[in-house]
Amino acid sequence: MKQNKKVPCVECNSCSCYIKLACNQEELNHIDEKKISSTYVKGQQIIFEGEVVKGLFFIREGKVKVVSTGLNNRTQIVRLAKSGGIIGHRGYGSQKYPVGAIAMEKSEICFLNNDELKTLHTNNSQFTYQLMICYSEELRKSESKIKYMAQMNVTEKVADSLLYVAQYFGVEDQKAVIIDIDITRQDIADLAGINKEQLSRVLSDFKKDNILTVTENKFIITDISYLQKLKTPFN
Amino acid sequence: MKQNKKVPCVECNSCSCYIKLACNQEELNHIDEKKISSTYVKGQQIIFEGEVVKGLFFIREGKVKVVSTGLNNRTQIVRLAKSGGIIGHRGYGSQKYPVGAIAMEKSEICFLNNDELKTLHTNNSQFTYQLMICYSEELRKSESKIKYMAQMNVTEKVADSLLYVAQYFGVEDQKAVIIDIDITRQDIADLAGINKEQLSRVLSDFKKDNILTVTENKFIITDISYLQKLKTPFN
DNA sequence: CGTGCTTTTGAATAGTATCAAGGCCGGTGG
DNA sequence: CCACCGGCCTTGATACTATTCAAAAGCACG
Repeated sequence: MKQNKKVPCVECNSCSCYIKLACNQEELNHIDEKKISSTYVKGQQIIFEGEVVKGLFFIREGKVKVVSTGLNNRTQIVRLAKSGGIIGHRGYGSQKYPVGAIAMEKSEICFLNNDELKTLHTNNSQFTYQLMICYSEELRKSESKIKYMAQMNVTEKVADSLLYVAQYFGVEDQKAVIIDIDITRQDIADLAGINKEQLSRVLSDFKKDNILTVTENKFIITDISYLQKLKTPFN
Repeated sequence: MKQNKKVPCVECNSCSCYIKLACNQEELNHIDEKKISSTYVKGQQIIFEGEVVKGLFFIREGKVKVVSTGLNNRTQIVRLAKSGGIIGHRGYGSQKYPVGAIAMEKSEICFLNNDELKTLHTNNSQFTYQLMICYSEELRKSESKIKYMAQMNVTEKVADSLLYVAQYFGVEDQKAVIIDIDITRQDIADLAGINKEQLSRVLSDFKKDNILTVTENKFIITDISYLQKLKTPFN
């Protein structure tokens, strides 16, 4: 991790940052003094699973995967995050971070320590409220995923995961969606909760049926509606 | 739902209620005026999936299952809750309740509407903070479950689910744990994310191995440590 | 003592994971 | 420049696990 020159919050172009949304000028100035900004390279660990909770990380720019190690040291990708997102908030009310976070490409991350956050929570109810709503949304997504994990077959899981990745890192290009990140099959498999061989088989099927193409190791989804239908066959 | 005589918050013996933990006397008095208390019988629906979010439910006394309907109308039990717990908070920041809630036995539930909650959130940062921490914990549990759902086999899922039920509704009796609720096999299967036949098979195995006994339709876990080992074979 | 319910068990089938081999591709060094 | 190496990806065969369907057993209730 390389500590770099801070970008003041006002100049930061992340419009979905909870700090920027909830804080006034005075608070922002104070945060600018206290925050630590760092640059992480691709593949670098931002948070280590089991590490002591020291504060909250804000993604100013970049792409991050949140991972969790399970049985037989199998990795599960819990979620993805990008600019404007926060990581490390799962640690709230706990001593240790339950999940790790890894940069998927060069990322700039701002950090606020527990004391600063506590001050914010006491003085700025809007900030806490925003964060709470954020949790609520993540909880909904997470529980929805539990349900689908238990009920979907492998093909549906892959469809779901591709759509998920597209939602975070996808760029629309006419009717297609280009997944704008260097992601391995293992990553997608870890997100879907299946193994890489199965993933490969399903991807081959999708390629055969012209649902997606892979050029220069970038996925391009050409038939989104097909995947969406797979995901929710009964709604 | 039968609206019944209100128990004032001060007289309520739920010591883990977020309202009681965060509010002062004046606020409690106000809440006593505004809250609606109702009694639900066993099997009665407290929240309907997809219903418009009107507020938050506090379990004063009772046992509740939170359910979600998925593919092929299969039911997934998202979590269990008991006295002191809250339900309906998944609706925060959303128009409709993403999950339903059903009383598993006679339950007394207090309800606060959105307007009252909003007032609390603005005036009482402690309340919002407590609620946020609650979300954080649920999110951790939820994500942990995603991981295990993807990685555990049927036997491990059953062990995990039995332990989960025991954690909420279990009463220790010497070395054994009695699961103090009338719960169907289908419910446990829906919690584990498997089908009832599989559950039955695993339960038979457990009975054979003296891990648990069933008397008068009540489960008694006689060898907790065995289930715990199954759940986390590598820690 | 049926009747309708849940639970249990069995057998056939479908689905998934694992193991193994080979292909593809970029990087390295002769 | 090209052969070789190691990484990731793909594919096939096989073993294993889970689901489904069907039937019988157990149980509460009138």
